[in-house]
Amino acid sequence: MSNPAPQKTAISPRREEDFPEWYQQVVRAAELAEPSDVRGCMVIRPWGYGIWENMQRRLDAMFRATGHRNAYFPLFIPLSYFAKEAEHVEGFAKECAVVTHTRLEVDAEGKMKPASALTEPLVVRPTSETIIGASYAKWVQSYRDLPILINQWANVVRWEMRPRLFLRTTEFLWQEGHTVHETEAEARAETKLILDLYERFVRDHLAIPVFTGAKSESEKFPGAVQTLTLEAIVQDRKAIQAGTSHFLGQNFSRASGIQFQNREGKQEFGWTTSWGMTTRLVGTLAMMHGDDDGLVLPPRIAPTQIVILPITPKEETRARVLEACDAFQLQLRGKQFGDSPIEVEVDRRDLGGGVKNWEWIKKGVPVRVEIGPRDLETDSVAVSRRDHPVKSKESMSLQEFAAAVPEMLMSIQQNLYDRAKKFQEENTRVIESKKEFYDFFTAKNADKPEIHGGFALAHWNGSREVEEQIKSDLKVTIRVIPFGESEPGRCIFTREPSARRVVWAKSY
RNA sequence: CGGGCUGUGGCUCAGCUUGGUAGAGCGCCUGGUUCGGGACCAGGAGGCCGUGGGUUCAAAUCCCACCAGCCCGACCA
Repeated sequence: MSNPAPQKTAISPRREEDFPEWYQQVVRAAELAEPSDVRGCMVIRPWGYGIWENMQRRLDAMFRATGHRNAYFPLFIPLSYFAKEAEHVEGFAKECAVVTHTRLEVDAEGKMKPASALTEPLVVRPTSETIIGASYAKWVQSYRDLPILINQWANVVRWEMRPRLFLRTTEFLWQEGHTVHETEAEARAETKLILDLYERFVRDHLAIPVFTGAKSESEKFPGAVQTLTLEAIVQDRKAIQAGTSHFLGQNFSRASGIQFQNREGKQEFGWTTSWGMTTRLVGTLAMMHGDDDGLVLPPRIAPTQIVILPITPKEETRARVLEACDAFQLQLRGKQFGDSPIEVEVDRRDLGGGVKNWEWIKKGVPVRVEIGPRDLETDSVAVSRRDHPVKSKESMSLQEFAAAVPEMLMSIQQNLYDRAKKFQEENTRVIESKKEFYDFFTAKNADKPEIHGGFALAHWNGSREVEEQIKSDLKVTIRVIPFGESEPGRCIFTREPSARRVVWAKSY
């Protein structure tokens, strides 16, 4: 961007040149977020937060529709609560932020110092199973109190070593659902219900196709019996987890004392689940649909679906053009896209040239509409779709466009999904031998690896040793063990029998 | 947390080897010319050179420590 020479694309480097750098540039250029002065933490800017708000709105409606209700639990978790579930603490110990003091006092050198140590340190929640479990233990007495179906929208802190905007930050936003059920079957059904809900959400709103299924033992959530996952493939052919849903068995209810008297009059531990989606999805969206000119947003999740750009070359026509833009905005606002009114914005900023146009391209707004003096005479507009080449625009009559808008947005939404689906299919390969597997995941240029690999469907003997070997050799892991039928075969690494193919990939 | 690289106006960076207290491009402000397009011309604002210490008559430049960022590794949503 500092390069004074003319550029073909709005973002440099281009994706194939340096994908991680491209991603960072897109996040900046689209004004999604920026690093803050606090290590590992980011400032989410209005455009990025608007996307998150839309995700929240959609998900929240889906949770409500399936009987879940929102609540809020404390940010701080007493260390002793947190330590109750052994596997759980172990899994999160290294990334916990811990509050040990209250009060600040000025010391001899004039510096502020924490003054009074807490009797019991407080863990800043990396997730809330234990603190919520403490409440559930009080609320649950009888099978008649079940199920408990609660969701919380919150921030969490995981002290990560290598932060990247949206993908991995020390603090992030998410929703975490926590439920308690009377039976194992019911809890397992809940876990699956949420997975399906998530899959619908990312498919219908984010235009993201995923593989769904279970995590292997070594990849599952600390403390869970089973973790279900949604795995998407982004444009550098790495996998990214779009959400998880955990069946926790009785592990956490045992740890927190969530007990109830069952229908036979016996004390029994509740069967719990937890599930979450995070602001990481905003980054996923960028890596999934973005191009070399910036972000490309699916209309259903874009904070603004249509931006009207007034073209005001001459002072004397300026007022009339702006007036026409406002009128058109009003007209479009009355229209529905799916179940919501269309969001339309007129960019009246007094900026010259095509600066405004490029800003909106980089932000990925689905449709740009230009209205200038010449259009006024013919009652027409010049329309550009973000899923089409940036230079292309189509002239159509005002009324024609107004009538076609919902369909056009739908078509963009569908186009983005189709593209992503095609990309997923093209980069998912059935692999039959160890050599083929290693070739698939080895870059030709070792010094500066080109984009390579993808999703590999291969047979596996089910052992952790094989997983570890592959991980240390290639940084490739089992992303998901898909549901459904799969023909049996032989593990491509050991030749031992294998019940099904699993999905392997490098991942975020 | 280990290894490597980097830290100079809002952004990208030059200057540092051979110490003498700052430059460019972009952005920003003003005026003008343009105008279906990230334009052009002229003028202007803006920097305790990451922080702290040291060496020196003198430090962006040399030395030490710390902090932060990026890339690679271990970990993770």
